[in-house]
Amino acid sequence: MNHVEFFKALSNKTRLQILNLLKEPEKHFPPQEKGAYDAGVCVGHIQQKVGLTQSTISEYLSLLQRTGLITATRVGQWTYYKRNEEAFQKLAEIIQKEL
Amino acid sequence: MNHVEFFKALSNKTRLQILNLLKEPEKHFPPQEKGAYDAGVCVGHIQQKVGLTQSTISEYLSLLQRTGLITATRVGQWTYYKRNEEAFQKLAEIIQKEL
DNA sequence: CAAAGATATCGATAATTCTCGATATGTAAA
DNA sequence: TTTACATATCGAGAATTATCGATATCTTTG
Repeated sequence: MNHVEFFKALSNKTRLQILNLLKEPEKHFPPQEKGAYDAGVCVGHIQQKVGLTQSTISEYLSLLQRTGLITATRVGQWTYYKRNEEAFQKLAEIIQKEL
Repeated sequence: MNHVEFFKALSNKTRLQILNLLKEPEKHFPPQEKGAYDAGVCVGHIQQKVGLTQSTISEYLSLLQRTGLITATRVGQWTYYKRNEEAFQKLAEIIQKEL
């Protein structure tokens, strides 16, 4: 992927907020069954927290996923999203070495 | 500064190209007097290399400077721009720790 | 299979960004 | 101080992005 796409994905207040919320799910979202956020957080919970429309949040999550910054796991009718820390690490390296 | 501004600055192919060109000035620009690029590269040389309008390049350089990613030094009628490596380092850290 | 809930996609409008040409400003040399 | 060059700023149109409401799709349950 072209680097520009990474930065475009990060060029939005709301998307940065989402990434930040996903950093510590226990801290920001209602508890899951079995208390584990292994698969991530579902769209609805993120939407409630952020406050924008469901469609906007869904699009943003999808965009972030396309860049690889988060991953999606469909479980039943829910899609759980969580951060892909490796991608952040890689991005930090890009900035240090390639930019 | 808000992190979004960093990423906005980097969300453009041309601006990334400029930053990249400034990484190794000797490699991309005509030699300076005394062969040193200490102060950076002047707007005109960058403009010729990139190919967009003078006004566009000037604006982009000014924008990048506002974010702190490059610095400007006026010498006579020339403004020399060069990378601020510290800012890139800091940005890499932001991605690792704060994002 | 019909209904309900969760998410995804579509179409539209407003806001922002990209890029340009024209012009203004700043600086050095004649 | 006039001229010429280098850079900066302004105003505008085209392209892209942000965000919404409406609707479509997918999944579970009755």
